Amino acid sequence: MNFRIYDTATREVRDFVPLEEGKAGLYVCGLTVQSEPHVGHVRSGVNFDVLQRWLRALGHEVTFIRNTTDIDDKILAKAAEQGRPWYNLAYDMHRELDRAYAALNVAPPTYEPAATGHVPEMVELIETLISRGHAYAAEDGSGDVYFDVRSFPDYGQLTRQKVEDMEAAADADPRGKRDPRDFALWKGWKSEKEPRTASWPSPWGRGRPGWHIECSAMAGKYLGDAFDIHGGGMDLRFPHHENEQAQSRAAGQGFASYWMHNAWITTAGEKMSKSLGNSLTIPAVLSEYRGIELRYYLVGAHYRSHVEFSFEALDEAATGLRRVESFLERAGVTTEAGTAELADLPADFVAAMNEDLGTSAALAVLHDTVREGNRALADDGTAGVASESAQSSARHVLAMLDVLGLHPHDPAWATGASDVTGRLEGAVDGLVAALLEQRTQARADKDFATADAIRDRIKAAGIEIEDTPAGPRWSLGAPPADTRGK
RNA sequence: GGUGGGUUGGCCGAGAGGCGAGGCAACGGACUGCAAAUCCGUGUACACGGGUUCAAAUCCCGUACCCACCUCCA
Repeated sequence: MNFRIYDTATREVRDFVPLEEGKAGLYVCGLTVQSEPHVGHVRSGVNFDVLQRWLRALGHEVTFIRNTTDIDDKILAKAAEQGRPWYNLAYDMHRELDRAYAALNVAPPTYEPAATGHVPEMVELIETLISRGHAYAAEDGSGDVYFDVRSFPDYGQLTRQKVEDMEAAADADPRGKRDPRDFALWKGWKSEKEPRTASWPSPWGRGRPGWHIECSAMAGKYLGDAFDIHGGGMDLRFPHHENEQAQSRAAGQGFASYWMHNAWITTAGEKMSKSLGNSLTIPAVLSEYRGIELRYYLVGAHYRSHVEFSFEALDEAATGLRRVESFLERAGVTTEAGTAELADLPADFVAAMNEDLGTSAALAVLHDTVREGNRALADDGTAGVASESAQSSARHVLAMLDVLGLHPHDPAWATGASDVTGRLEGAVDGLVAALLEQRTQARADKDFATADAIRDRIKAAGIEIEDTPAGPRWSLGAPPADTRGK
């Protein structure tokens, strides 16, 4: 069975056929680094990370390019507001984003080009567009260069819109434009309003690139004239992706074969916006939840479905994940992250993933396998040793988790955890062990009042106790509900 | 005005003509000193009104409500 993906351009699920057998070229629009990343931003990162991992699992050699936009109007405006250099803000937020990705086990791409590092490539592309009659320098002396929408008959093809129905682009003073829908490829430097550091030399004078041209230039540079998949968030379809495609194709390139767009995370029914409250920034959420829990929550919904974010739902997801983790612990099996192979995965799981990354259905297979394993474990009696059947289930579970970037022993989850965390765990383990010894003695003496009092005290400290055939086990309980997300 | 998406059980969340995805919660049973964990069992959900069909959550027509994009956006 083939891997099939929903292509936004054709609005249908199609077999994935790479341009070159065994290879996959993937370009994803990353973020404009202008503020702390929130849950919505990171959803895109996680979704395309799953895509990338799945392509690899299927045996493709993946070249994954994800850009960052480190110069634009908002960055300049925010930096000015905060009284610091724009490049400092961008760099700072970029590091914040890297931390967020790392905390969610989003693997780094093959390369992460930044717009400011590719100005010559953009200038080259703009020159090509001008020479082919698809772009022109504004005649008002502003130093702007525009893409000539009317010169490219396919404009609007990606989002099925007619040029006549579109509203005018507001990205520059319309006086220099031939058509109000023309969009900026290059923005002349406004010396009185913008810092000189935010301008680069060009044949049209100092200036900076328009928003869309960077992706055309960088995708072309790193993936070639034609490549397989282009991804990004739903809101980028228009104008960003429409314009990218227009630029690249007008320049004679084939560009992307497939377009994939991830849906939104909303809060209180509204799109999460950078201007909204910041309780949902990644650092804030990770102060209450483990990265693996947030990732599991995000993977649980199909990438094209809207998700209404709530801490209640995140709690549920965390509980569900703990069920899986608890099974693995009791089965006593572990594997190394990143070693899963297609052969280790249940056929139903593979089928689910092959159908446009059906992660929800894939998790259903995961849970079915966990139940099988638990059943085997329950049948294993009191010997305390997991049977071959239970171990086999555990290996399947680990392989599935691995492919989804949810392997519990992936060193990535240790990101941010210092040595102190490990030492603290050891210390807690020692203290709890001492208390548990007392409790075990009390139980042996049939002094259940004392035994239960000890258990209650441990529980009050946020630690759950389970009695197993092999003796008591402790684990950290869920965070108290009344403190979350504040 | 143009383009696209959505409404599924107490909750989250898949599915897209025919055996009730899965999770969380709840209830009953097993296990346990009691719990916890685990296992077994318990649900006749698909916004509304029509229609097509042997069969509709799924297709068609209509209605209501919600959301996104239309040049800042993951």
